[in-house]
Amino acid sequence: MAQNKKEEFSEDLRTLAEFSKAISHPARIAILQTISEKKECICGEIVDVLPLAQSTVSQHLKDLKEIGLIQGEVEGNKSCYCINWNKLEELNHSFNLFYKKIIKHKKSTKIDCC
Amino acid sequence: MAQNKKEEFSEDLRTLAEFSKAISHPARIAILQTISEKKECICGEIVDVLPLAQSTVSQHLKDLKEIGLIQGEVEGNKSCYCINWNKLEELNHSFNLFYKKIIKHKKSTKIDCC
DNA sequence: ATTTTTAATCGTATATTTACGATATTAAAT
DNA sequence: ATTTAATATCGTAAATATACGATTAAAAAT
Repeated sequence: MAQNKKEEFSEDLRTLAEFSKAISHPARIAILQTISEKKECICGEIVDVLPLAQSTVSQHLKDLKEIGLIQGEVEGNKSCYCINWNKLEELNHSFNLFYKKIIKHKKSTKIDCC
Repeated sequence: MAQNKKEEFSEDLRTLAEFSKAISHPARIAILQTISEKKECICGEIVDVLPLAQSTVSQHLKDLKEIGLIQGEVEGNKSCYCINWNKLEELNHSFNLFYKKIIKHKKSTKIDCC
């Protein structure tokens, strides 16, 4: 049991699902916002802002990096993270397609069965 | 370990995180789309469309109902589900606030450290 | 050269999610 | 009344996510 059936859905659905999972934890949303606010963003500053241990923050950063929403670069003994604006745009596009596709049925559903 | 630290984040962040989690599985996105396309939507039709067992679909429906994105009503031995348009609008609003808040920093970040 | 600082990674415990079969429930059909 | 059909719920197994401390690695500061 608990096999992964996600592969059996279309790519569109899987893409939005993966983006959504990336922002399905408040810490990761906070990280994205924090990084976006700074010109040069170092991991340590993020740790200071969040109520989480350094290793936990590092793991969330890894998740965001893996999905591509942030980019990282080692600078000496520090790490510099920034937003990948193209990916963020992809996320926005993916969400908007989903939203529009659903909302367009709103008017025709005047029956309102429940 | 693995205590839940989510409560320590602001309500805005938690709200978006919860909405995002609701659409972080392709099955739940597919369910939302399927329900939106029909005027009267019965659970069985959803099961037919998805590559999942009836009990699994029922669980996903429960999740969507709990977050409030769909509403359900028992009609005889069938169940009738429909989109909660207000909640969907809340989700859209929550996401758009997040997106705008981040994207507004794009131009000022011309340094592009990484 | 040694110590300190910064951040990633490893190991691990716990919690949550995903998935299904079996069962229960309730109405419809026979 | 009994059987069938539709769907929710229960129990449970497996996978994944969350969180932290300890350790590692590598540069910076002393």
